[in-house]
Amino acid sequence: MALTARRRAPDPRPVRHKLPISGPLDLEATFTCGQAFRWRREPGGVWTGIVGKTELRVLGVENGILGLETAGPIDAAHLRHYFRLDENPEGHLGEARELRAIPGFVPLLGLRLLRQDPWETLASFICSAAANIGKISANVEAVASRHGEEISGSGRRAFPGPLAIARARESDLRRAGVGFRAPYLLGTARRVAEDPDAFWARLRSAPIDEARDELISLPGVGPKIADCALLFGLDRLEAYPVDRWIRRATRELMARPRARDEELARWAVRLGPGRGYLQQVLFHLRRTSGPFPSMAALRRRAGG
DNA sequence: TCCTCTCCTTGCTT
DNA sequence: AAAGCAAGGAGAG
Repeated sequence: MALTARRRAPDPRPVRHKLPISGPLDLEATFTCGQAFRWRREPGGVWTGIVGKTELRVLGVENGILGLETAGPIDAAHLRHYFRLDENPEGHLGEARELRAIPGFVPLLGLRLLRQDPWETLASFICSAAANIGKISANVEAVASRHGEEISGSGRRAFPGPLAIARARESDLRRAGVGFRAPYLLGTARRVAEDPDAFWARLRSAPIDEARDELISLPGVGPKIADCALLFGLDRLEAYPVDRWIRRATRELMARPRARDEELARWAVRLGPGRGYLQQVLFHLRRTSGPFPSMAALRRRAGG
């Protein structure tokens, strides 16, 4: 029994998917904007990523069809859900039509907010403190390669669950390059691992403020990382994470250079229930281009 | 209670 | 080559 169980099964044949997309899809922006940390571009232009216990290969977008292949246990419905293929991002613009007047904004509506695993999202963003996207990616990859499960047919590993990280030593995590965030990641893993299902179920059913407070009670999790977990991992598009870029961007839009974070969040409510989605577009745009005009100037520019 | 400041790893950039 | 910098948070004062 042990012998047959130990023998590795032959790699399943990859399954090709061709999935229709509602609205635009910009793979580059989606994978490099800093929401997810396990996507890589291969020399041929194919994007490879680890989602759950599977490796995905995204071949490209053609005539509104997303082409990808995977040998893992993931079906078309799951893929549509992950890439949010049935939602046109334009729908999240809501009342905030003025944003379209920001140079470069409209093309970035092809940025898809991915529906990611909440634990992987929380753990990844704990690693984001005083780091950059490249370093976060390296840390997440290293933690996975040390503590994650094998993926058949892939050289990479799945991101480890809270229990697997809870059983690690702080020194292991430090060796993965996590640095001073190691005790935070370990402490949060131990709290979540007590009863992960109940923990996430509680957060999903709670009002957003309560869910946010519970996340903030975890070590290494403050307002910003809590909002990232809510937005990227728990599908709460009202969460508006304020990091140093969004702080700048929102202050510029408000035309109030000294506004505090609490005021930014309150102001952002006017961007509508999809403001978290817009936050990601604004974040990416502000990072890759210059300062924003004020909202008042945008309104004039739009001819309103 | 609410600021403000410093420290915390690491590695790449200037 | 030393300093700056990067999707922050915790603790002190």
